[in-house]
Amino acid sequence: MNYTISEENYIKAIFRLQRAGKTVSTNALALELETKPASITDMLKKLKAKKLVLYSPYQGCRLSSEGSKLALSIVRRHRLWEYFLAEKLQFKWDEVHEVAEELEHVSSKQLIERLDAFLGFPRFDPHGDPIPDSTGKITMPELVKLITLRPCERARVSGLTDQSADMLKLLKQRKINIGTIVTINKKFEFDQSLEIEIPESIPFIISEQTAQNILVQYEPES
Amino acid sequence: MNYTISEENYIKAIFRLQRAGKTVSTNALALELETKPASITDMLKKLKAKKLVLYSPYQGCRLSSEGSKLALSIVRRHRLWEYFLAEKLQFKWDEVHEVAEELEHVSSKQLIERLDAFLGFPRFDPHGDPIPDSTGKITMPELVKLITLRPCERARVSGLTDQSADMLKLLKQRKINIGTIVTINKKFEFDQSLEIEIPESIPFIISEQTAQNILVQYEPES
DNA sequence: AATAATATTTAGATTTGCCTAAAAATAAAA
DNA sequence: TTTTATTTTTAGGCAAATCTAAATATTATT
Repeated sequence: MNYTISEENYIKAIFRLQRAGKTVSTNALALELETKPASITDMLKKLKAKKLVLYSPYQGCRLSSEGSKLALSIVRRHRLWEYFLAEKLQFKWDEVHEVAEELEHVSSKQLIERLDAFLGFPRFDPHGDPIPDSTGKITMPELVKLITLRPCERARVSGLTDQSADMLKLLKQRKINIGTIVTINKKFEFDQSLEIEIPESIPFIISEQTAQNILVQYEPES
Repeated sequence: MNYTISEENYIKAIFRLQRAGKTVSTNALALELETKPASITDMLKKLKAKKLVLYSPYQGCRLSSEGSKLALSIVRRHRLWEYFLAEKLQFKWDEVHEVAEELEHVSSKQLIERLDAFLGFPRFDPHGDPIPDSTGKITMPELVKLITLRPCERARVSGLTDQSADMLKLLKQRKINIGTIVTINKKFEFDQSLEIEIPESIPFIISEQTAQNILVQYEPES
């Protein structure tokens, strides 16, 4: 029932990197945790033995349902502390993360439940990320149409209003997927088209109709 | 500048056991930290190398001035968190210690200074123990005459108003020293004499005059 | 499909903090 | 002041979490 700080950090990292269906690679984890792949392999074996992750050699890993539960409870602690630091101790939104990284490993359940109540059961942390409740449920952030964003804003693609084959084909060609982070470069008032940018490719234009169809959620600055 | 949780716990334990002039024995530390004497020896060598303690084999140890500074800052963190837990999160006074043991190792200076301000710079924790300020200074708890205590109360002997040879001889005979914990058993209204008790001896009576002369400070329940 | 490049795992060490068992020093008792 | 008892230290090991270097799988390229 009680895990080391290191174990918790691995679980958190896997949670962060894990995208629907896909497995998390050893290398990606090593990068995320600023450690060597060999160390990752060692720890994955241990976490597998503790039934927190699904893992088979060379196949990467995923959180088990128990692992996900743990991840959510760590995220909960982290974000509640971030909220506390920003709201009660006047920390700036970009100073809270580092301190919360330490506070999140204090494991008393009673502490977290009472802190939550003291803070008035907040649902989003200072970065706008949702805070899981005590059962692990999270309030999904509001989905908005991509067309409503303004230049310089960033958002994560989260859904589509029209899932026709033509639409999917278009998105596939542009390499836009669920989870892709999109940055708005310019908005052309003439036809409401947008110049957008996605990681590892050059900016391109999408039409108003397309931008009407893509649902996104705001992404905090990084 | 940054110490492990284990190192901090050793420093705290030495601080707790250290009495003026005297050295802290390896065995006493092993008992306090619920570990084996051999482990203590190992760690004392490391703490000596880091100049936190004065130590020579078979002679016990003491905190260096740097060690004392660290100890005070750990005590400060611990007591501020205890105050927070009791005052803001409605923890009972006897529930705060365990959680504070974990929180005290979160090392951000900024966190502690802001927490202190948020709490209104409290000077005593929920057990009545003084909270060192950011420079390590502590407000001494008020000294009161032993005669003012009531049955069942406990206090630590902290000073004398009259330091005549006769008085000192009397106290020596009764084995009452600075630091001795005294419990009041009964108060005889007739002559204001007190039946008191000190550790490892049977209860005895002291006169009103004597009790007028002994200065004590309240001791939190244990 | 064979080869080159990349990703992952194994093997063997290291550090931290702890342990047990035996040796050495100190303190207490005869 | 010997002898006995107690305290402390040394020596050698163990588990956790990490590392480097070498071996092995997998993936990509020709």
